[in-house]
Amino acid sequence: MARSFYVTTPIYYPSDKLHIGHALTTTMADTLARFKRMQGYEVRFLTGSDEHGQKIQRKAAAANVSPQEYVDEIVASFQQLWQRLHISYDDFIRTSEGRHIACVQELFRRIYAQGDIYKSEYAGWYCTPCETFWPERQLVEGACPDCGRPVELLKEESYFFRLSNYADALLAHIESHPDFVQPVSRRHEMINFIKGGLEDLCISRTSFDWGIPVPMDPRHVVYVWFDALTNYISALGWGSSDESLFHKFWPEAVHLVGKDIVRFHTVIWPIMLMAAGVPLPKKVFGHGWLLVDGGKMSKSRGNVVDPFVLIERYGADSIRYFLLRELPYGGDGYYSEEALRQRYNTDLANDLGNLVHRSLTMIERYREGMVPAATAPAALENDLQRVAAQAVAQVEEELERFDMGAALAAAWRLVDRANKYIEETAPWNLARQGQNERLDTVLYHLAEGLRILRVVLAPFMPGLVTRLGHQLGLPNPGAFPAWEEAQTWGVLSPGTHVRRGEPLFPRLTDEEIPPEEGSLIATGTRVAGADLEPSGVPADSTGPAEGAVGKAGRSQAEQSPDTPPAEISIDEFARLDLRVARVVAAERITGADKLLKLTVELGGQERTVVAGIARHYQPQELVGKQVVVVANLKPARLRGVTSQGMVLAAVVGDELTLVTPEKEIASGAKVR
RNA sequence: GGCGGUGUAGCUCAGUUGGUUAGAGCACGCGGUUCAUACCCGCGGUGUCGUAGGUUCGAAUCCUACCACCGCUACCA
Repeated sequence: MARSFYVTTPIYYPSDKLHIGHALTTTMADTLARFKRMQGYEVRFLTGSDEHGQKIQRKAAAANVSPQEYVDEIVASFQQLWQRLHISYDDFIRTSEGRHIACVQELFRRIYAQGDIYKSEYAGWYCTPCETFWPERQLVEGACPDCGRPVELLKEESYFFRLSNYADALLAHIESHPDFVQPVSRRHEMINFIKGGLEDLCISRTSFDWGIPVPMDPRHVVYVWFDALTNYISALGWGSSDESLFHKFWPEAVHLVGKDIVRFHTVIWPIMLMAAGVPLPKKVFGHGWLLVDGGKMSKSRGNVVDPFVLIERYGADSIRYFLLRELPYGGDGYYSEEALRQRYNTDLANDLGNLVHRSLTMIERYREGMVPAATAPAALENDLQRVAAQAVAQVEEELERFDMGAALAAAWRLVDRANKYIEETAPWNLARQGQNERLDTVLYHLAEGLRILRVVLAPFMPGLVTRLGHQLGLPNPGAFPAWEEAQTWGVLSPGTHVRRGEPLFPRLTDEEIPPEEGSLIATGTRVAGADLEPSGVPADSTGPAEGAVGKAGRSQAEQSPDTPPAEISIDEFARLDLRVARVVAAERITGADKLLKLTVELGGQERTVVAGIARHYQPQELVGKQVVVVANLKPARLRGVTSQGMVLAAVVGDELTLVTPEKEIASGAKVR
């Protein structure tokens, strides 16, 4: 009877593209899922999308499509990303699906029936023009964070969930189950939080309707977490006519989440389950973030890294390796393309790739590609076997505690040992001296070591399974191996015909370093399926100004301070149509904290230009100012607004100032 | 403010219940080797273990104070 294992990622919100931070959680989950499958577990791996909410409704309205159409398009891009990353999910739950809606309503009904949901009033700060409630801590100087206008304290009828009833039970559970919240630092925070007392949670809204109707009161839609968290059991058919998946996989569940949403998973979710009489999941694991430039990856910082570009550039296995290797257990990791390339070259190209290549080359050269039989194993061979067995055992151990980085480091001990083994045995000397038995033995041990590496690395880099399988001439190269195949030495049959092929990870040279901003997700572009907008985004400081100019300038300065950007000719410069324009109107753009929509007058005609300067200029102070715009820039949509050009600004770090003519001049004047 | 954490080689980090000359990887330097993707193997640190005190025969490891940085302190997914 196979043991079961259920692993989940958060369901992602389809209002924006995914970045590599999202890919991190999902890759971790995939690695665990594959590992458990290899061990013979019956595995269910769930990911999905959280599709409701006011934000989506707004964006859809701005794009003039229905919310469902809007999310369909973005969700398709999620799925495409997961496919490119070799994510082997068994199910993809969408909260707009009927099965989920029915489940949430059933759960709501049950908890309501037994008295833990009650109707009351939610008081919140409301921005009338934006039709949005804001939590107090999100207010910017007491005003709406979107539009800057004043907010008022309003009351709205809402359903509330009695978290307070379960605080003691939850605390007892967390304290008696040390594994429930991991790593321990998060566990302490949660214990502390609960001890501070729990307030009841507002779980419905009437101010928008893109959501799941409350069963007994359809004017309300179920709000946020109650809807989203339920995905973990709705996807198993809980409360439906077929609960077989639920019975098979629950509660052997592991929820992988980023550290920012640990609380929702360790407070709200368990209490929902308790209230419904459902057992709690085994574990919630909160991993750290992948930081960029020392800070969180975020759209407004303009440092969001696009996983599609990276996969295209380096391959899925390489990206997976980097993500899993770079994150310290429980802590944050640092992303930079330079770090990625470094990892790639040292670990993948030099150590692993080269090991494979040199080993197979020798088998081809000395034995016509046939793996010989090991007839004379000696001390060195025993040591290689011992290290292999140890590495396998340790990878397993680290994987069990979700330390992917340590697991990979353990696997690399075998890589290192094998490289050293070649040095120690010097097969080229054995060949020269005609020590054929010895040479046979060494070559067999090398091939066998590679065979084991293929198995051990399979959960992390699934693409390697087939590629290495081919090169090793395995009878069924694409078949995913069982974990136990790594635990036995001597499985590879002598006589197997290897095919050296191309290096698995070609070394990257410095000349090919791509511009870093090419991997950034263009900020402010409307998220539209998988087709990427060109990365240059007009008039958004987080795009060209901070993103391209600032970034490229900075990284070049670091590498070679004396190298300016490549020379251009006067003709190339002439392709820019730079003009003086006068700002005639300016307003904030709803839902964008850095963008202003400017109307400028340019030689008699008016245009709309979106500029990422809201942090630096108030709309009213811009009116009447003369600015310089790129007049022939291809239009782009930013937050639903079509921008016909971009405004030039000088940028250093967080400082920004508009470029403006030194004296008044007729608007439309050419800048050259 | 409250609670918790971190501060160890240029960089990223390990350092078990306090015990001889404080470690790994990367980067850097030298040597070796040639099967290999200018790769691999070996050798190389003078690190105030944040600062100042204290406990102890003995502390990076325990205690106190201070400094710096970080996390949590609820209804944005």
